Amino acid sequence: MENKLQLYNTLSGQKELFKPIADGHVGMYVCGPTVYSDVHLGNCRTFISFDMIYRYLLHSGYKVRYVRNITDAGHLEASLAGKSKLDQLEPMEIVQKYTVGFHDIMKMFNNHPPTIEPTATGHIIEQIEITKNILDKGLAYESNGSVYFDVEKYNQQENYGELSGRKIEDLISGTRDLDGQDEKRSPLDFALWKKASPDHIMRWPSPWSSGFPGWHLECTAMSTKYLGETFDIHGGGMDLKFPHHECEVAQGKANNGKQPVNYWLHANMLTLNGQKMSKSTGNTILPMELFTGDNTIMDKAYHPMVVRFFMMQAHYRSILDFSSQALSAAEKGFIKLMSVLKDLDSMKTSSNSSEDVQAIINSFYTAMDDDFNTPILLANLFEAATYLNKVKAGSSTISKDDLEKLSKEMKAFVFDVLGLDMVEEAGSNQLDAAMDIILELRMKARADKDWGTSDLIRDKLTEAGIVVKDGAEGTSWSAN
RNA sequence: GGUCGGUUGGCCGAGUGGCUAGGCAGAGGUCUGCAAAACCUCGUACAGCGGUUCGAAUCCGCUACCGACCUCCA
Repeated sequence: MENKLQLYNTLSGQKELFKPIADGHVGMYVCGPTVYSDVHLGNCRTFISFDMIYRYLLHSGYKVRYVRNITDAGHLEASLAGKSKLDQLEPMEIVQKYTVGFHDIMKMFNNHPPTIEPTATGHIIEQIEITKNILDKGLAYESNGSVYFDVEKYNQQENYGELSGRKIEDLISGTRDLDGQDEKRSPLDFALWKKASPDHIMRWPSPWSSGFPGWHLECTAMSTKYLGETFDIHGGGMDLKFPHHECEVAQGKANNGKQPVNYWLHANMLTLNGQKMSKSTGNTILPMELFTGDNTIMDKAYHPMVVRFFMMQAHYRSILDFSSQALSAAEKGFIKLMSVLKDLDSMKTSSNSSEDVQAIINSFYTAMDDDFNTPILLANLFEAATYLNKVKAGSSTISKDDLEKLSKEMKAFVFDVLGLDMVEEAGSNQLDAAMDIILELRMKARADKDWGTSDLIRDKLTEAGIVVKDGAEGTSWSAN
């Protein structure tokens, strides 16, 4: 397999050539959502980014095991307890509700499901086993029924902070006073197992107490179980880099003495009004609010595919700001690209091509091999689109072979890699038939130079959301 | 306060030590009965101040502003 893919590894702070552990196979773990409330659009960006990455790995010929967890009630006892009393719901009912909702949204965004989607609550035993093992290694200690990871002791033999670039001295000096610190030897220590207070609904028996696993342990347990002690790619949102992923590195090394992940990838934040989208601050918009237009931020409703296209126009490691203006610009670009793709099958061919088609195709791969540079890919796709429009207009030519090649690659990159899809209008056979009749009548009127009738038909259709275009090969129409 | 990142033309958003990003919007033109679409042409953008260099928006330093993380968070 050709190996040209460069990706930016947070661990090294630079782009590296991607070399999987097992030739032709990739193990990838992505931190999934917490399912105690609706996923907001910012969460979705991360999952869409890694869906694109997953898709390009597949397109590159890799066999990928893609694990993305569901963080269910395991870590959320306290908040779930309060909320479930309020809603009169069982914790697992809340989890179920939001898991289903999450899947629905992911499907609308045309995300592939991961190949394994494990839940934290389904891996309590594995988490207890890792906790035991880290205790045995002397890198954790029990305190009042809870077990904490001993960061300072770990740091004597390893480097706590290697992923996020933090120094343990800075972390200690910058620590704030928080509740419940008295059980810990150091404020940096984090829980592997937490003793449940009496009002916690969900709890599991363990050698130390009736309680629940610590905040960072589930990902270590599930990634190790399904991908091995060291695996290729770990992804997640930038905000998880510290402390969550740092703790995963520490836990993994403490547990089996190996660097758990070769390539750490971090997707950047989606902002709204220049601030990070966040549940706690209320600076969010829900996907459904965006799709239906039922919100105060956007001027109209936007299709999930337009939103996805908008996100693909920015690099996954860049902060992207969400606004009505930016989105409506993206919508027009999306429609333009899609209309060229629709024309591909009816393109006129010549004996030779006026452009170097292979070079155009190569540019798609070069863009994506450079740390999944989707904005460059899209720029190159638009260059291809302009070329094809020239062919359509008769000012450029393309050979039959080249058209087949280009068509195949453009469709592959737009549909398979970027994960975009044609927005199918709610058209029906009846509508098609009716439009055929209407356009035939209009054609007669135009033949008779009865412009009044012809324009009346077109204007009324435009009002009804159907755009009529008179081209060289006849009249076409499209509905919004 | 500590650590890290950003500041690109009207808007969004890539990239690079010297050579067109791309999309949207705008101006003019071609085509068209008109329109739409498409095509052609048009903007001399890179926060500010210094420095390195034959040459910097791209490298270095300082300043200003913005953001992320440091606490659950994609």
